[in-house]
Amino acid sequence: MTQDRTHTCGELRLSHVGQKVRLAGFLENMREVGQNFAFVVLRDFYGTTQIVVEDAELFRRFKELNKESAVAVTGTVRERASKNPKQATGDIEVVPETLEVLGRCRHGELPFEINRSTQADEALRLKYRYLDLRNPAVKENILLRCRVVSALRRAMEGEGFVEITTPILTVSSPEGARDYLVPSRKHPGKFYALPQAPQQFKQLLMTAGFDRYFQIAPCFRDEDARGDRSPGEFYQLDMEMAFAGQEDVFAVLERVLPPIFAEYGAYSAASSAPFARIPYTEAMEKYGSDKPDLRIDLTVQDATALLAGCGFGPFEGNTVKAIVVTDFSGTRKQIDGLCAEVEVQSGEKAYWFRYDENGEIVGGIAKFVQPLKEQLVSALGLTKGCFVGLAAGKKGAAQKTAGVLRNKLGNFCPNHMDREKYEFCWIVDFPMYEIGEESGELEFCHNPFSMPNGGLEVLQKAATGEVDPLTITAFQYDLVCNGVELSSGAVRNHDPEIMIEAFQLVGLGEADVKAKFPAMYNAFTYGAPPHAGIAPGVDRMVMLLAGTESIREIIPFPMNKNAQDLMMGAPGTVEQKQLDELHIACTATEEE
RNA sequence: GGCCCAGUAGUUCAGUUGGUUAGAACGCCAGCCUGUCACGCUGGAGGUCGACGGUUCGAGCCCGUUCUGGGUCGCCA
Repeated sequence: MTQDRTHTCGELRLSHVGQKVRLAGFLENMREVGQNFAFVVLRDFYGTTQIVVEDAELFRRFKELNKESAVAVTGTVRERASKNPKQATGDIEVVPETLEVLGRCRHGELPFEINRSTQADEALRLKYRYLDLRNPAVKENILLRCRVVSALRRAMEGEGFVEITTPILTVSSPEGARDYLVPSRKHPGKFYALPQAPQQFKQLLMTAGFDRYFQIAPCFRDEDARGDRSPGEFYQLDMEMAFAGQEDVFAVLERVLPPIFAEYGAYSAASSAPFARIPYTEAMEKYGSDKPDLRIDLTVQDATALLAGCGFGPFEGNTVKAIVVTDFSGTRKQIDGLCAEVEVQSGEKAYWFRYDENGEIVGGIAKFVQPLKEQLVSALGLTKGCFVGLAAGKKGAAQKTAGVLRNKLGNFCPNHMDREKYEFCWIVDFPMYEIGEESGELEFCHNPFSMPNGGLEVLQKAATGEVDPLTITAFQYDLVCNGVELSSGAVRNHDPEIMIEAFQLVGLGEADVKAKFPAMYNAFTYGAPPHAGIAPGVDRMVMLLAGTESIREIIPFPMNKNAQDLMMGAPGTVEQKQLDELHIACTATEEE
């Protein structure tokens, strides 16, 4: 007995008629249409093939098998009497002579029906992911990921980048997200950490003279999940270039990404180079977000001065932002629904009124703003039949709420959003410093590795009070596509003196730099090349390409939102002996 | 950690104002059907209504607590 197949289940055509073949696959379905007569659907990775059972003994043996059993069938290819144009192999069928059961499915009832698994409860799908993945639609997302990763590798190598793997067991990093820690057996009380990103290693590679590095890099962060953020681990297309600046990095991704999005994306249109470059402050002002969805043609306007004295409580003493939506056709109920969603997502209320077909201000907070009709019409550019959404609060909160409202309105109004395309943009000129909400003191806004715009000089001026540190921007940039933050990157600060100066502004000094980033600091004292890089998230990219709402759809074995692998049972308990070897005294399994 | 939503048959869901024996579809089992392809037809089995407590003559439904899952804010250099 051999298990070799002669063909796959997606392969046979009319040209194979008459051939003796051997197929293997999973028993997808059996349609009995009479005494000792049935159609069996056999499915493998490549497709499905119909087996027509006419023999009484084979009929009995097929019938006693549960669905999804793995079987092999030898038989003869025959032209179908009634063909199925919807099936790739729909012109033929196989008349079996032998049936071998290779792996019997012991379960008459499955946790869910394979071809409808996407509708099943997600926890169940994750627990039985190996069954979920038998669904061709589910499998296809994973295959898309394979193709995209392969295309990214080819493109990056084509750009002259070399792929270098960096350590998985490394040292805890003092900045950023929570680390996953790994206790050391040989060094009691000491820990490795899984890398949050290969950030320091790739900068050290630049210092070592590797000119163009990339890696499909696993990254680990112990932070809570979101719809577009898988907990625990994720992959980045991590890259770094020596003797290069911001525009060099932009140029590489502007060459690499659009063809891949055009070829593999659910939408055929992708913006071409150069992508729009939007300064951070402009993005916040115009779109209420540092990850604007440019498929939406709505923009945020400032209405603070206009509505300051209108008498509506929430506007008093606050910044007010307005979004004008022309040709608006939503019902009162739909508007209330939108506002409720905005409040859930932003934590702030949204307000509205309409400038109706008759040129009257109606609905929502109309009675407060009615007296200002003339000013509103001219200042906001109102046209008859338009809707005005409003957000109020402290400047940042009002912007953010307006940004959420803008997304909701865009998604609600087909005439203001062309969904079927990929719109990229760069967000540039991020502030270097901010006032921390908790500390009330100056902190790094994003990360301390970025080169400040103005270099050592601007930092020194900030130190003497000549320049407001909050006005210093960094060569730090985000790549955004359709409202999804794909990536953060920066021109790195490769100069030890500038590093120290940058740290001194937040109350740290040379000792702190040396203590926190000893390898990088030391390395840079040996002559480091200027370098810049970026790390687009592979999972988010594939998610955009697949057009899925949940990041779990494009991960082969995802964890749930609570960072559990329901299939493997991770995280799990371990033997006391293991703990002893790792010098871990307390198991602390009980919740407090 | 906060807030919101959900939890009823193997699965997806319905279940009216608190009132008789908790329903449907798919799946499963049995029977019929020789060209089906989401096959069709007939019948059947299948329920700790997430758990615990409370209100009530009576709870799937109301109240409290809790567990589980999802979303969101915090968080994610």
